[in-house]
Amino acid sequence: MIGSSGTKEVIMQDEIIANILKSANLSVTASRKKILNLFLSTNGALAHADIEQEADEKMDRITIYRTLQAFVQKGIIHIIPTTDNSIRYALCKDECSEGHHHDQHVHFVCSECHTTYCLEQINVPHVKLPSGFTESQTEVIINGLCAKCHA
Amino acid sequence: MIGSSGTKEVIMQDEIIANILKSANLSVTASRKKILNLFLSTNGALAHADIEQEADEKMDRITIYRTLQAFVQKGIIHIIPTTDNSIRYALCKDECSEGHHHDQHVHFVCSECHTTYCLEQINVPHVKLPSGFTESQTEVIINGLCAKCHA
DNA sequence: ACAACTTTGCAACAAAGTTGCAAAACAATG
DNA sequence: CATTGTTTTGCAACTTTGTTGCAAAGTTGT
Repeated sequence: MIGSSGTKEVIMQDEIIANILKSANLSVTASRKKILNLFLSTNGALAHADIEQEADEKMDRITIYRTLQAFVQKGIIHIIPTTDNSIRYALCKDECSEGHHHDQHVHFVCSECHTTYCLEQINVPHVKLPSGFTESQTEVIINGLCAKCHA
Repeated sequence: MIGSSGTKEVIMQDEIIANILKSANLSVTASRKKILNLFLSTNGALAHADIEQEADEKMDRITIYRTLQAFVQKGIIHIIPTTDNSIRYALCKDECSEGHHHDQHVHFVCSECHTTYCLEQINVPHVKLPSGFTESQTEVIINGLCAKCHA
C-alpha cells in the first residue's frame, strides 16, 4: 500500500514500478510489483523475513526467493553484507545494471533496532591494496546506534 | 598439523594455543586446540564448512558450532560480514576482549577463489555520520581479484 | 586420585534455502 | 479480445544449516 495518497498517485507509482520491471526485462506480475513497491517505500534494507511478513497476503516463500534473486541479477537491488547470517537487500542506484553492481555508499546497521540505513550522501573512501590485488567493489558497514535509538 | 616443523616447535605451538585458551577462561580440549590451530595457521578467514572439512578426523558439527560461538564470545575470533549468507570467522587482534571487539582492519574477499584476507596493514578510513548516529564498529569489505587469481 | 564442573556427541528438532514440475499468469500476436 | 507461446507461480519433496536437551566423557583443581 502507498499509504493515504490519492488514487492518481497510486496509479502513477504503479506505472513507475511497472516501468522499472519492464526495463529490466522482467514481466510485470503481482508479486514482483508488491515486493518492488515495498523496497520503494522503505529507505532502509529488507531481509527475506521482512518481506515475508509485510507482504501479508498469500505469497509463497519460494516466490520471494526467486523474485529477490531475479532483482539482484537484473541490478534492481543488491545484497548488503551482514554479520548475522541474514541476507539483506537494498535498492540499487542508477549506476547498477545487469550483472554489474556499482554500489559505493555506506551502510549503517543499528545494533539496537537492527535497521539498515543506506547513507547515500557519504562517499566510500578509497583504499590502497597490496600489489596484485584489484578491487571491483567496496562495502562499508558501520555498526552503532541510530538517531531513533539514542537514549 | 603444523607441517614439517620439528617436534620442539610443535610442542611450543601447542603451549601457545593452550595459553590462549586458558587466558580466555576456556578449558583446554582437543577440539578447541585443533580449531584454534587451524586459525593460527591460516592467514585468511574460515567458514564453518572450511573447518568441518579441514578437521577431517571425527569432530561433531555441533562441537564446531559451539566452539566457534565460544571463541567469538571470548574475543578470540570475530565474524566478518559477507554477502553470501555464510558466516566467516577470523582471528582477533590483541585489542579484542570478551564482549568487546575492536577490529579496525580491512577485509578482502576474492571473487574467484573466495579466500578472505585480513589486510592488517591498512587502516580503516574514518567516516562522518549524520547527526544522532554513533559508531561502535566499522567494517570494510573489498571484493575483487587476489594476487593468486590474477590471469 | 577424587569430586565438581565443563565439554562433547547423539538424537531430535527448527529454520533457511533449493529443485522439478504442472497449473496459472503474462506478453505478443493476429 | 482470443489464441498461442513463454514466463512465473505454487506445491511437494529435499538439502543444508543451525539449535536444544541430555547422558557420557573429558578437564580442572585440590
